[in-house]
Order: sequence, then C-alpha cells, then structure tokens
Amino acid sequence: MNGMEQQIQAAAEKLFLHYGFRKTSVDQIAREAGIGKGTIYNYFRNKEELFGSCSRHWRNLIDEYLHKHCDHSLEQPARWIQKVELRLQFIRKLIGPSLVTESVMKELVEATFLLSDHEEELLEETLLLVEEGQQTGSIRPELDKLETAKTLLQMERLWVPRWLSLADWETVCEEVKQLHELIWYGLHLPEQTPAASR
Amino acid sequence: MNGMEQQIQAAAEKLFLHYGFRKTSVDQIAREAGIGKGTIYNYFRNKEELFGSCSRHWRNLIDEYLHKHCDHSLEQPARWIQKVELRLQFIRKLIGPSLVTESVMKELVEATFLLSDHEEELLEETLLLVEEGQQTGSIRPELDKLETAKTLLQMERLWVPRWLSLADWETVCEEVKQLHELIWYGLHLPEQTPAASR
Amino acid sequence: MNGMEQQIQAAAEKLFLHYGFRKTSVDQIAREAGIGKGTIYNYFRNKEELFGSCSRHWRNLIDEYLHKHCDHSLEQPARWIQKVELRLQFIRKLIGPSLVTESVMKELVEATFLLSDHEEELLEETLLLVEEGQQTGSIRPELDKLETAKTLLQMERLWVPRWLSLADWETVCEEVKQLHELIWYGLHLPEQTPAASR
Amino acid sequence: MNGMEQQIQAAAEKLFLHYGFRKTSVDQIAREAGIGKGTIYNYFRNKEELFGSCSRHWRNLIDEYLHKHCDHSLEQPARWIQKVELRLQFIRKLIGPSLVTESVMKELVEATFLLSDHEEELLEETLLLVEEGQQTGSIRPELDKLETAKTLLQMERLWVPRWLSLADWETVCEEVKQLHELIWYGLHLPEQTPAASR
DNA sequence: AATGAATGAGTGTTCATTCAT
DNA sequence: GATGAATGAACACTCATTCAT
Repeated sequence: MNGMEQQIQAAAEKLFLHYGFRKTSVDQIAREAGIGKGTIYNYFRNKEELFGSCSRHWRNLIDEYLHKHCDHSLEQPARWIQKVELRLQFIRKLIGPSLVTESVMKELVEATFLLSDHEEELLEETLLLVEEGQQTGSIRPELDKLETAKTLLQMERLWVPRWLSLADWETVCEEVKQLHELIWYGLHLPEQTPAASR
Repeated sequence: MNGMEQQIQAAAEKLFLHYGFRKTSVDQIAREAGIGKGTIYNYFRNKEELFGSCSRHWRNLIDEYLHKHCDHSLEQPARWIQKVELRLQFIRKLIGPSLVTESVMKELVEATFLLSDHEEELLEETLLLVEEGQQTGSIRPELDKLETAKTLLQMERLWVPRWLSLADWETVCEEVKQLHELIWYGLHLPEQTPAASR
Repeated sequence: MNGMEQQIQAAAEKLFLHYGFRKTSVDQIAREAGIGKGTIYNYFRNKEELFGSCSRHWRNLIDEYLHKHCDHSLEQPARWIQKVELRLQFIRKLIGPSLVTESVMKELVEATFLLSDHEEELLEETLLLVEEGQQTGSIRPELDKLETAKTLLQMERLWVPRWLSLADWETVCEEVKQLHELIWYGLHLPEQTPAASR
Repeated sequence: MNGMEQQIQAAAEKLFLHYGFRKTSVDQIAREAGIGKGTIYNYFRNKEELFGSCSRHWRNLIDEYLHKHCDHSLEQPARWIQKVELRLQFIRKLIGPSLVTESVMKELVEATFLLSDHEEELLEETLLLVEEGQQTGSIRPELDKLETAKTLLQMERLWVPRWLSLADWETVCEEVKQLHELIWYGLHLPEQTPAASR
C-alpha cells in the first residue's frame, strides 16, 4: 500500500467515521485528501470497495489492539467484558473526540462485523469462550454451545453501536457492566434454578 | 387531525412500512394518497416530520394492542416474553404479508422506539416490570431497578429489528426464547452465585 | 402536449439536429430551453426517450411535408426521385442553415428511419412503388419485388445522411439525379441485355 | 516508423477492430502494447491521430491484398463485383472470427474510406474502371465519367459497413449480387432506353 | 386550501490527456 | 525516451422542497 492509497484511505476513514458511508460523498473524500476525484478510482474500484478497505483496516487495528491489551489471566466473564470494553475504547479513539450519531455507528459496526470472512472467525472465538466457560464450570453445561455463542455475538453486535454513540464513557462502562452482569447471572434468584431449561 | 392529514398519513404509513423512510419518495406518498405533492407540505413541515407522525401512530397502535392482549396473570419472565412476542406479532401484522428487509426494519424500530417523548414512558413500564419481579421474588433484589430496566428496554430495542426481518416466525420465537432464557437465568452455574455483584 | 413539453422538445430538437444525440447533454438542453434540468425528467423518462420523441416528431413532419408536396401525376422514376429530394429538402429546413457533420446526420437518419413501427411501413411503400413500376412496364418484371424494394430502401437510407451533410444543395440534387439514373437505367449498354443476370 | 510506434499501433489496431474507436480506451491500448500510457503520446498527438494511423495502415493492407488477388482478366461488371467482395473478405480477415457490431463497422469503414488523401486515389481508380467499361462497350458512353465514378465509389462506401456487420457471408454475397445487378442493368425495361439521359 | 410543475444541488463513475520523475 | 499516477470536466439521472396559480 503506497502513500497515495493510504492518503485516500485516511481521508475516507476520517469522513466515514464521522458521517457514515452514505453521507460521505466521493467528492468530499477527494477534497479531504487534497487530490482529484479521479485519483480515488485509480486505487479503489468504487466507493463501496473503498469503504470495504477502510472496514478491513479498522478490523485489523481492533484485532491488534485487543491482542496487545487483553489480560489473558482474567477469569470469565471478566475477560469477555474486558474485551468488549477494549473494543469500544479503541473504536472511540479511532473516531476521535467529535460526536457521531448512532446510525453512523450502526453502519460502521455492521461493516466491521459483517465482513463475511470475519463473521465465522468471530463466531468461532465466541464459541471457544462458551466452551471454556462450560469446562471451567462457570457456564451452565446444559446450554447449547452454538446457540449461546450466536446469541452472545449478536448481543455484542447490537449493543456496540449504541455504546459508541454515547458521549459519556462512564455511562458506557456502566452499561457494559450492567449488561454482562445480567447475561452472566441472569435476572432470577439463583434458588429458582430451572430443572432443565432446554 | 382532520381528514386530509389522516389520508396523507395513512398513505405514508403504508409506504414507509414497506419501503422504509429513504426508499419512499414524497411523490409516491402523494400518489398513494391521491393528492397533490404540495398538499403534504401544508400538513407536515417535511418528510421527516411526516415520518415522525407515522411513528407516533404506530407506537400508539402497539400500546393499544399490548394493553388488549397481555395476559396479566402470567408470571415473570413469561409475561415479559409474551409482551415481546406480542409486539413483534403486531408489527408483523402492521406490515402485512410482504417481505421487508432488515434495514427497513431498523429504520422502523428506531423510529418507534426513539421518539424522545415515548422513551420515558417505555422505561417506566419496564421499571414496573422489574420492581414487580423483585417483589414477587423472581428477580434478584440486589439489582439496581433503573439500570436493569434500562438494559432490558435497550435489549428489546436492539433485537426487535432483527427479529422482524427474519422470514421464519419459528426461528424468531426460538431466538426470543433463547435470549430470554439467557437474560433470566444467565450463563453461569447457579451455585456460583456472586457474593456481591455490585 | 403542453407548452413546456414542446419547449423542451424544441430545444432538444435544435441541439440534437446540430450536435447529434451523444454530443448533446441534458444540461445543454435544459439551458437551451431556459429551464431546470430536473424539469426535463418530468416530461421524458430519460434522454433516449426524449430523443425518441424528437425522432417521431421529425418523421411526422416529413410525412406531412411529403404528403403535401408530392406530385402524384409524375411517372416513375421521376416520382421516386422527387420524393427523395423532398425528404432531403425538408430535413435541411429542419436543421436550418448551419452545418452538420455526416456522423450527426447518420444518427438522425437512423433514428427517423429505424423507428421500428416505421420500417415496415416504409418497406411496404417501396414495395408498392416497385410493383407499380413492374405493372406499368417501367421496371423489369424478372426482378424479385421484395428484394428490389429492400435494396432501394436501404439505398436511400444509406445515401440520405451523406446528402444531408453536403453544404451545397446543387451538388445534392446532382448526386440524387445521378444515383437514380444509375439505378433506373444501370451502367450497361441496353443492347447487352442479360439473358440471365448471373 | 520505429519499433515502439509499430508496437503501439499493432495493439491499437487489434482493439479498434474489435471494439471500435469510442469503446477502446487509451489505457487498454497501452496495456495491450505492454507499455506505459504516456508513451503513446510520445508517438501520437492523441487518440484520434493514432486511429488515423491505423486507418491508413488498413487501407494499405487492403490495397496490397486487392492488387494481389484481383483477376484482371475478368470483364466488367464481374471485376468490380469481385473487387468489392475481396475488400469485404479482407476486412473480415483483419477483424478475425469474432463478431463485430454494425456501429463498430461504420466507424472502421468511415475511417478507411474517408482518409482525405486516399479519397482521390480511390476515385481515380474507379474512374479508370468506368472509362474502361465505356471503351469496351459495357458501360453506356453517354454517362459522365467522373460523376458515375463518384457515385459508384460512394455506393460501395455506404454499403460496406452493412455488409461487414452481417454475420452470414452468404447473405452478404446475395446482397452484393443484388445491388450490382441493379447498378449494372438498372430497374427499367431495356426497350425503354432513354433517348438522352443527360 | 390545494396543486403539481419547476427546481438544482447532489450522486458515483469514466477517461483522454498531462507532467514530474 | 518512458512512465503511470494524477487529473477534473463531463455524464445522466434523482428527489425533497418551493411557490405561482
């Protein structure tokens, strides 16, 4: 990836992160990058592909960031919560201090999550988490592994745009904690354990 | 609200429900309503406001429907699940038999849930639900009422568009059940009750 | 057809006749008509349809003109030649005094000739001409009617753009005469009548 | 003409013959030639001039081919017909087995025929043909040599693109035959020879 | 009040040509 | 001489909004 491609992508990322895919025009990107409009099309087949490239970049950055900052000694569910928070933190950094609407966030999260080659990977990862939890006795063994993993993944995917659109980081942390407590321990009083939920 | 206003809104609702906000043009609405395009602007400041009015109407319809069909004798969490399912059912009815994409659904759900004047009301309702659960002993007393209610509300809001966009009603019910089981009983093994979750 | 539609079409015709379809932009037409670009699309689905409407108009004008000016008392081949000349004359009037390139002319002639509903009509007309010639003894009876008619039609279609692109009307008439003399009497010396043409 | 110039032109010819002038991009040509885009502009002022050069080349090739294959012992009009067919045959070879649209053909034929410096030459050639016909008694002596030659030349020029765009070679031959029969013997019954056509 | 014709800024994309290296 | 990245004018088409009638 040469300098110009990076220059274009940098401009595109900045604008996509602030205005989303639809509300960012190719003209805007060219202007932001300080280049001619046609130049963009020397590096990217079209607007969608440019966005795709940005998404992939974001995903990679997130992966790196998580890899670097995850504390693998943490027990579940703390480790999972940590991961969610790190992810959120990083995307926030990516966006910078300016505000972003929830709908823009949805576009972005969908983009980074929905990369088809990534989806399976994410699911696998979540599946491992569930299995580990069941082996170490922290997750109920009667839960269907795959279904549970899918639900957890979907859950995060649904919440992330909201969290990213909240201005106040403390509120975000509060919500993350709240949600995971709920997911982990449930609403019910423990003594009312179901005989067999499935 | 006079007849013309209703006529416009009825046409708008029909189209918004099928094609979403963006893919419904003002021309289409006028044509559907059998009136001139300009007339719409005598009753609604712009397209967005018209959509807002539709959203409010849908919300009211849903409220009525829930009020009519809720079985108040049900215990928690069955009652909550029932409510979610009723809501889904009703929106499905509203849309009719034709298929709707997930993105259209997101627009709709966001619209009906995000009405700022509605949010509080919904929260209050959910709060009552939590309090009741705690009083009857089905929800852990140590959970913060408000935070829990917020989380539950948000949860539904996030999942609903997904559920509405699934073609197969059985899959929907499966997912609803799955999610609520999770929320209710949590992931963890009951014997590992947290000493103090907050 | 109301005034605005005429206004648009008039502007479009003027420009199409001078610059051809491809080199006339929708912006240009709007500017020429003194209206907004979008207005054009209220009356014509797209640029092609607008061109189609122009073509149809031209064809009708030509038909009218021919109908009015044809001297039906003329014998063949004088009558056919007259028709060709009248057609040329009229298109010239349509275009006005300015010069037009041959390629533009080709576009135009193709457009007016190739209107699918018109093609058959033209062929039929030419066929009648051939039949009449054969009956009155002015056209060789051994010629295949249909093939001959097709050839004649094709011939005119191929020559017209050339004639229309010539600046000098006298040259045009000379060429028309020349061609038709050729077609009528052929190159060969009459005494060498073919026993069998091949 | 050095090697690079030839290399460029070869690539250009190949592409122009398949896709026509407009649908062949300079990028394509450079890629086909395996050189940089800018290099083309070191040898040809612009795309049009490059096309002109290609046209001139084709013309020369055709001339050579005709020179080599013409059977000079043939009588008129058979010789002229032969020439037309040879020309068509060669252009077909030039293009190769792939299909080409009529519009591409028009571009090509126009290009090869319209080269202004070539026109005179072609005319001269045709003139000789007419003169010879008149001397040998196969062409009516009262016809104006120059005018007749011009008409014949133009005739071929106009028909060739059509013939080249027909997929079926038999149909082509049929049409060629049909046209030349017409040109040679005319439509009229020989006994009605005009006293003085001019 | 009702109209709907008119608007024009905005969209993504193409490609012949230029020019710094 | 050779390069190919950079260019930007040009293209057809859309649609929420306005405003004269």
